Amino acid sequence: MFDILKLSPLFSGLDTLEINLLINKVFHQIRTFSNQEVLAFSGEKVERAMILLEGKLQGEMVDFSGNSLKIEEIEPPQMVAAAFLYGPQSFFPVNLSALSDGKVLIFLKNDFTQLLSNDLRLLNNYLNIVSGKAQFLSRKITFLSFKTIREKIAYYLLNHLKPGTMLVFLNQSQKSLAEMFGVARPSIARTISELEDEKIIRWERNQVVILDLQLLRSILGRQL
Amino acid sequence: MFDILKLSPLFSGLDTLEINLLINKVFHQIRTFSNQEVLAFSGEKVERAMILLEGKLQGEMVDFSGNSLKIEEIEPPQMVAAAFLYGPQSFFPVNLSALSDGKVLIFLKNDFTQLLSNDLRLLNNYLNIVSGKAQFLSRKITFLSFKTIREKIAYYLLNHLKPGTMLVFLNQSQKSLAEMFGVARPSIARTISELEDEKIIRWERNQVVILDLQLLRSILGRQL
DNA sequence: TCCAGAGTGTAACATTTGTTACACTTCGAT
DNA sequence: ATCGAAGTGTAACAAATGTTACACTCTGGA
Repeated sequence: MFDILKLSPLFSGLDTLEINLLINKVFHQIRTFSNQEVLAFSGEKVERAMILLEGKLQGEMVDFSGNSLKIEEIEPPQMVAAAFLYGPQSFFPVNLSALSDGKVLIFLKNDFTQLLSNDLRLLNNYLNIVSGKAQFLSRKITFLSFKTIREKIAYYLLNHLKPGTMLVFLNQSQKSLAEMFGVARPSIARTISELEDEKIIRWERNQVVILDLQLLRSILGRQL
Repeated sequence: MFDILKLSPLFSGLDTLEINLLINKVFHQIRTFSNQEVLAFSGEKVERAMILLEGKLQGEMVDFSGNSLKIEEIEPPQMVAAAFLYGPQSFFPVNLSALSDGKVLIFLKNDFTQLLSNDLRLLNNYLNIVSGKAQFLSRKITFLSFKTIREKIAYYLLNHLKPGTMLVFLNQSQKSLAEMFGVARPSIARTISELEDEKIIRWERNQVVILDLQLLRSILGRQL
């Protein structure tokens, strides 16, 4: 476990022994979860710090019509809901559900606070995590503020372009993309068709080939 | 100045004398700005910590088509771009522009870091500010994820309902609302008309009267 | 008082997206 | 190898929103 934690942003810069010592100073537990399980509901109070050790989680907003907007996927050894543990409104902003079986390391809030105050490096790491989280959310807003599906796809592709190539690898289905974009799945497929007709991209199963980078960029108004 | 700072979230819990001592340990400066001035452009590196002392600022995203989405208005004595000073991507996510004349207190990043490490209370306050910021952004995403203008208006009104009354005071124009909602102004006006036709609200110049709270809530699917 | 500018109501029309339905493909498990 | 589930392409139609234009109202200052 400590080897995994060593790789986590929170314990970055500490060695296995130090991590071991720090963690054993406070109460902690390990909880397993299974695929599809909901670990927390939107609106629930955040009372525990959780670090994902194994498996995959996702945070998704479920609006009132039952539609969902996937905010992020969480993989080990990331913290869960880091930015919602402190601050004026410490409630889960999303439903937290499991995309596979897995394990999380859990601290109660008070124990976690003590952990942070025991080591300035941890505190500093945590500050960076929370800042990074805010920055992630900010980029999410940038993304959501694109009006058309065309723009969203262009932005997504340009941001995932494998450097030095004209390829974007897809590790999620169109359905999953549609959830992230907050749009209907056939609408994405239609826009992809249009982009293919215009010879701007070629969309294959697991990757996208950019045929005309200039045109793709021009969708976003010649920036980026 | 120290009296204003004492009220700020960052210096919360410290008295004027302590604030004075702390601040004078590090280099700092005061900068004035005038109405309409742009203090920082989106994408610019955040190298200074700024605390607004006087006046009003706004952060707005300008997308490539020239449309804008107003993210927030900042009033004294709040920090500016608090969540973007640290973390992996310390760039302004918005254009920062002045809505009036005013003054900001400025620290260089290194000096500010030193300030934080000199006093655990400051560090703790800062952590809360950044968390709060992430929470604010998260709520913004909730808002943007409403699909229809109807839902956005309903959500806005229910959140601004003056407690104990059926009134919502409007301190911004429909145009300004449209910018916040990220939609076209006539589209908002149309939806307002529809809600009035259905006797759900009465939209006057400076306030909105809720005529049927049940129906308004039902727009969001009987929650909230 | 009157005027200019900002804000508002509204209409016709264009564009984009959602909805639903169905056929086809891919891929893994049995 | 076959079956079935999940993913994909596509079409017709409905619904929501954007665009543009214009008339009207309010408000503050000359």
